[in-house]
Amino acid sequence: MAHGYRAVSTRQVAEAVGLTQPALYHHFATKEDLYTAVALDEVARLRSGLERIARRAAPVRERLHGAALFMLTTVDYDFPQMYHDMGTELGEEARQKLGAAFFGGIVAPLAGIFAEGHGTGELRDAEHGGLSAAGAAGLFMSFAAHFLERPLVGEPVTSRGGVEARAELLVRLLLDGLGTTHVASS
Amino acid sequence: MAHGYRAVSTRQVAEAVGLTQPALYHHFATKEDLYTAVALDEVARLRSGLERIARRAAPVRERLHGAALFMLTTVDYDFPQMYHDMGTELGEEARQKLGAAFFGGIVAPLAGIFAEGHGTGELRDAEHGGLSAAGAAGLFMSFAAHFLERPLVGEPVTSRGGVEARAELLVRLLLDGLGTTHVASS
DNA sequence: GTCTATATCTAGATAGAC
DNA sequence: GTCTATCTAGATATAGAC
Repeated sequence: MAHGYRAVSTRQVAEAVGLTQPALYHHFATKEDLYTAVALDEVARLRSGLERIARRAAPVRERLHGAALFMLTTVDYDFPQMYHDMGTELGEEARQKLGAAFFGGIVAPLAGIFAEGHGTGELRDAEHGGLSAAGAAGLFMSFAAHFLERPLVGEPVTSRGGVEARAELLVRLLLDGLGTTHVASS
Repeated sequence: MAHGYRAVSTRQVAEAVGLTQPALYHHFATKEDLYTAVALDEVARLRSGLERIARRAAPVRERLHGAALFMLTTVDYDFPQMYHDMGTELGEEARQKLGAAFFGGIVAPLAGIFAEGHGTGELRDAEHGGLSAAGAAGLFMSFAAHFLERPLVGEPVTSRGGVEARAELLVRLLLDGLGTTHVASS
C-alpha cells in the first residue's frame, strides 16, 4: 500500500512475513488475490474505526475531527496510490469487490455524519452550493490524503505541528474554507 | 502519467511514437531519463498556463477559477500517480530536479494568487486559521486532483455536470467550505 | 537515426520432495 | 504447510548492421 502494487514483488512480501516466495502460493492463488485480501483487511479496519466514531454522541464537527485524527494517526501508507491500484491494477471482479467495500466501509459512515450536518442545517448540501453526503465524504478522504502526503522536497508533514493540530486544521478548512467572507448558500 | 511509471513499458512508449523499443535509447539513456524529460515538459506546460492566469488583471477568486478550469480541462492523466512516481520511482537527482520544477512552475504561480488574497484580507493566512500561500497552493492542487479523479465504481466525474460548473464548485468549496456558519479567524 | 537480434535480469507462478 | 528448484514471460538495456 505504501509503494504500489507493481513496486512490491511477491518475494519482498514473502521475506517480510518470514516465508519463501512459493510458500505464499499455498495461501493465495495469485498476487492479485493476496493484494485484494490485504486491501479488504485494511478497509475493514478503517470501517470499524470510522463507524465507531460516526456513532458517537457528539456534534458533527467533533466527530469529523475524530475521523480526521483517526485517519492521520492510523494510515501510514499512500492512500491515493492504493486507490489507483484498486482502479487500474486489478481485474474487474476484485475491483468491484473492493469498490463495494470501500463505499460501504469508508464512504458510508462518513456520509452518515455529513447527512446529519445537512439535517441540522450546519452543512451545505448539493442544493445549497455544497456537496451530497457521499460527495462530502469523498472530499473528506481527499483532505485526509492531502494531510498525509509527504512532500517531494522538504520536511515530511509530521513535522508541521502535531497530528491533533493537523486534524483540527483539516476540519476547519473543509468546513470553513480559506476565505474570510462567507458566501450565502445559492 | 496516466498509468504510472512501472505500468508502462518502454516498448509501449516506442509503439506510441512509432518507433521500435531500442530506438528510444538513441534519444534517452534510460527509462528514468525519458520519464523525467516528459514530466519536465508537462510541468513547463502547466507553468506557462498558470503563470498567464496568475498575471491576469482579475479578482483573486476569478483567477482561481481560471486556474481550476485550466487544470480540469488540460490534465488528462493521474496527477497523484505522477506525484507518487516522482517521489518514489526516480533517483535522487531526478527527484530534486522535478521537485524544483514543480515548486517553481506550479506551486509558485498559484501561491502568488493566494498571497494577493492574503494581502487584501480576502483569504485567511496561516496566522488566521488558514494556510500559507504555498500551503494553499498545495491544497488547491489536491482539490484539482480530487475533481479529476475517476471513481472506482460508477460514472466518471466528467458526467457530473460540465467542467465550468465543476471548476466553480472547486473554488467555492476551497474558499467557503462545506459549512453554513462562518467561523471568525482565530 | 533506426533497425534486428540478443544479453541480462527479475517478475509471477508451478513442480514435486519432505 | 514450507521448502528447493525451475519454468516462462516480460522488463530494461546493449551490440552492431544499415
